Parts: sequence; C-alpha cells; structure tokens
Amino acid sequence: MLTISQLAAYAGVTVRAVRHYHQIGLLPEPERDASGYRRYSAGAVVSLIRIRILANAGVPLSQIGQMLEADASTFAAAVEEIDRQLGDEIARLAASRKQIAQLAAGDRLALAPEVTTYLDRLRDIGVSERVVAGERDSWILMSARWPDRVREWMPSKIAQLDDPQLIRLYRILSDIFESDTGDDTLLVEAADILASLADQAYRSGEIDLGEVAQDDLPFDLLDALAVEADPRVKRLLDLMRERGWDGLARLERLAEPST
Amino acid sequence: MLTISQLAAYAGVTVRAVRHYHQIGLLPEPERDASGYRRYSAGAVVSLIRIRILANAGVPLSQIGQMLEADASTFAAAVEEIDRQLGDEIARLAASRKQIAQLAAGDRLALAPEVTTYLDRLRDIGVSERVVAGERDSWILMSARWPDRVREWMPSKIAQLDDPQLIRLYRILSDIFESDTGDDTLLVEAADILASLADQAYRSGEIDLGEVAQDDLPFDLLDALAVEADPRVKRLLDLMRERGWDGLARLERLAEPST
DNA sequence: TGGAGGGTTGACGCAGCGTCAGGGTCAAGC
DNA sequence: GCTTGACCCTGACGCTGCGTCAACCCTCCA
Repeated sequence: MLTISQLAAYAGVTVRAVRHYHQIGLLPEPERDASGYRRYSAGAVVSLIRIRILANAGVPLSQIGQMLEADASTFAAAVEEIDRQLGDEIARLAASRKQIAQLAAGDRLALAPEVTTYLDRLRDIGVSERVVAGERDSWILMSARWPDRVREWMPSKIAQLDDPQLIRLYRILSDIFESDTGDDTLLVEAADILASLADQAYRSGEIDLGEVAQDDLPFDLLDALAVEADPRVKRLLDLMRERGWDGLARLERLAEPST
Repeated sequence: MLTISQLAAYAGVTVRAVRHYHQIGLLPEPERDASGYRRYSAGAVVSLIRIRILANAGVPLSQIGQMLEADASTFAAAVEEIDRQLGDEIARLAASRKQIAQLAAGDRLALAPEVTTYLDRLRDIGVSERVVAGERDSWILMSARWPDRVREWMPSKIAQLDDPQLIRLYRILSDIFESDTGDDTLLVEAADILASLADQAYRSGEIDLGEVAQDDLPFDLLDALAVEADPRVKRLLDLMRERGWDGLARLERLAEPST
C-alpha cells in the first residue's frame, strides 16, 4: 500500500497532479486508511503511468479517460485526431515564429519591406520624424485593410518621390508640424501644391484606386488620424475644400475647377 | 468616431478581445458618449493593430505594452526571447507528436517494441489474455522504473520462452486464472516448476540484476499487482515460501535448499 | 514530548478570451 | 408612439492543468 507521495514519485508526477486526476474523475479515489490518508494499490500505479503516457503525448486530460477504455480502432482514430491537432498547433506556432522574426525594429512592425523603404526615402528627402511617423501609422491602417494591395502600390509611390513638387510639399509639411506657430502662409502654400498635384493626377487620369475607392472608412480614418496628430490639419482640409478638393488621403473633386 | 464593434472589425478582433485589452490596461479606455458607449479615434485603430501584430506573433499580452514602448535594442532583445520560447514550445509539441505516433494499439501504450514482441510471443505459446494483460502491466511498471534497462533485458526473456518448462508453467497459470475453481493441484504444480526454474537459475548464477535488485519497491509492487489481479496468487506465494523462495517477480532464496 | 515531514480539504491564480445573464440605447419601419 | 433588431454596457463564470498558499491533522523519530 502506497501513500500519495510514493505513488506520485513512482509515476514521476506531483502529488497535486494526482489529486487533480481524482477531482476530474480520471483516476478513481482509493480507499482511505484509519486517519483518512489515501492508500494506493499497485494497480493505481499502472493506471497513473498509463494516464501520464497519454498526457505526455499531448492528449487533453478530458479525453484520456475515454481513450484508455476504447477499443483498438477507436483508440487509433483518437490518436490520429490528436496528432492532427498537434500538427495544427505546431504550424500555428511556427507561423508566429516567422512573424516575429520579421519584427526587427519599430518601423517594420506591421509593415511590408516596400513600405519601410518608402519611409526611409522620406527621411532621406528631409521629412521630419513626426511626419514620417504619421505616414507610418497611415500605412499601418492601409496594410490592415488591404494587406495584399499595399505592396503593389508602393513602387509608384516611391517613384513619385522624385517629383520636386512633392518633395517641396513634404518639406513644407515638416516645417509646419515641427514648429508650434500658427503660421498660415505655409499651410496655404502646402494646399496650393497639393491641389496642383491633384489637378495633374486628375487630368492624366492617374487617380484610379479601383474598387478600393468604394470603401470610405479607411480614408476617413486616415484623415481623422492626421487631424488627431495635429489639429492644424483641419485648416489644411478647409483650404483644400476651398480649392475644390475633399479629403486628404483620398482627394475627391467637389466641383469642376474654374479653369 | 468609431464604435467598439467597428474598431474590432477593422483590426480583425472580437469586441470581447478589445474589452479585455482595456481591462488589462493594454489599450487605454476611450471617452464615452452621452449614453456611455465607448467612442474610438483613428489612433486607437493603429494601437490595436500594433497590439494584434505582436499578439499574433506569439507575444504574451503582458509583455506587449512594454514592447510597444521600448527602444529598438530592448525590443530586439525581447523579440529574441520570445523566439526562444516559441522554439521551446514547438520542440515540446513535436516531441509529443513523436510520442503519440508510437501509441498505435493498446498494448504498445508505454511499452518498447521489444516488450510487445515478448507479449505477442506469450500469446503464440497459448498464454491467456488475462495473464498476458498481467504481464503487460508488470512491464509497464518496470519500464517506468528502468526505462532504459528494460530493452536490454528482453532478448534473454524472449529466449527463455523456448524452454519447455517455462511454456508449461505459463499454460498452467493460464488454466488457473481462466477458471474460477480453487483447484490447488495446478497451483502446486506451478509452484514446483517455478521453484525448479529458480533453482536452475540460482545454480548457474543466472540471477544477476545488479544494482536493480537493490530497489525493493518495484518488485513488491509487481507482486502486489499480481495478487490484486487474482487473490489465488497469494497461495502461490505461500507455496513458493514453502519451497524456500520469497517473492515472485524477483525470487529470493530464504534458506539453502534441503538438497 | 516536541518537531519535522508527511497527509487532508478548500480556494485562488495563471492566459486570453468565449459566453451567458440582465440590463440600456439607437435607428428604422409601422 | 410602439415595436423590432442590432448594438452597447457591466459582471461573472468557464476553460486547462495544475502551482501555491492556508489552516489543520497524523506519524514517526530523537
């Protein structure tokens, strides 16, 4: 007759584990001795070992009871099922691991390499960290909504950074948002450039987001994000509206230009 | 301004998850509207997405907060740590999977292939299922105590099954335990054969378990297991004692044989 | 006779939410 | 003005496999 700690030691488990198996009915409660101690027979050792073998193999405790009672074919089917689940779990973790290997620095978080290239190009051009951070957050939102399309768009976005007008625009924006002044002339200039670029794109038919443009929410979010980052963006939106354009992330013609 | 379900949908999580992140302080609680509903800004979407990226990568929620605030090198160190843990977890599961692949049929449960071969040989000889089951449980106990040694012992155990005396012994035991009678003559015959085999082994010095013999508990358990399986084993033990042998799984000389 | 080292039950804690229960709110159609 | 369905709220339990107190009893040895 064994005590609970002897039983546990023999099977290589903790006393607590044995009591847990009793609680969930996996291992039957043995007789008690005069002082209320559990006293185990040799058969209990065998039962416990059999339980642990299945548990070590990754079988949930809730299934072990049935498995130990099952006939050979049922057992085999259960084994197969468990094996499948383990395979799934491993695949999940392996995917996680791949993911995390990608997460080197803060910028890369959530972003395809093409996007980080784009952000680095912005820095090269002299765009301020604050504005780059805004761009980064915008692309995080875009990537969440259209994870696959973003990579397609980047080459042309990067190419556009060669346009002196766009460079000038980004530098002005950097100046605005790095300063604490409410200097309106810079904002007006930015709006002029932006409207000019929009006109060009409109005339050349460049604006073609396809079905993407159907979904307003992401673009509304992007504009809202910009306003949250700096309230002066609200003024910029007003200036754009005066020039016949609505929005910022996605510019929409309000009326035909007055030529 | 977004509702909680809009926020959740955008980030691809459930409403419950968002509330959970609030509870644990991972995502700050937003302002409430007049009726007490949470109202989210665009920035919350970005925060939530960043959280999910780390969570999807297998980072525990409890660490995500710090990671999002950390500088690049701290972040990199944390990533490495997580990667290590994921690797460990995957290794654990892969080991489980290997284990479970071994568990084909009931017999194999916990047993090295050599042992199942031995059990199959017993069946070939005509040993009853009941006795084979007893042998199986015995070897489960042995395997738990000496996982590595068992495989060494099996070849000679299997070889011994060629001994006609041993075959006869097993058949008698099968007869005894398959019947419900208390026929003592069979038990006496079994004891005679067993004692004879023990004498032979003793004289030829075959009995050599080395340091294994030092540990009484497993052998006591084996004997107890046999008695539990069938109380008539107790009588067999008595008969063996009359013949100068103590125990069953490990026979020990009580006194020099009376020649 | 006292203390160490067993044993007992009961209960909380862990991770990351899922899932009720039992309310209140909002927008739309009648 | 009323109903209906879709959301929102908080609070609380459930899941997995035990670890870890707490508070108390039993046994054995010096």
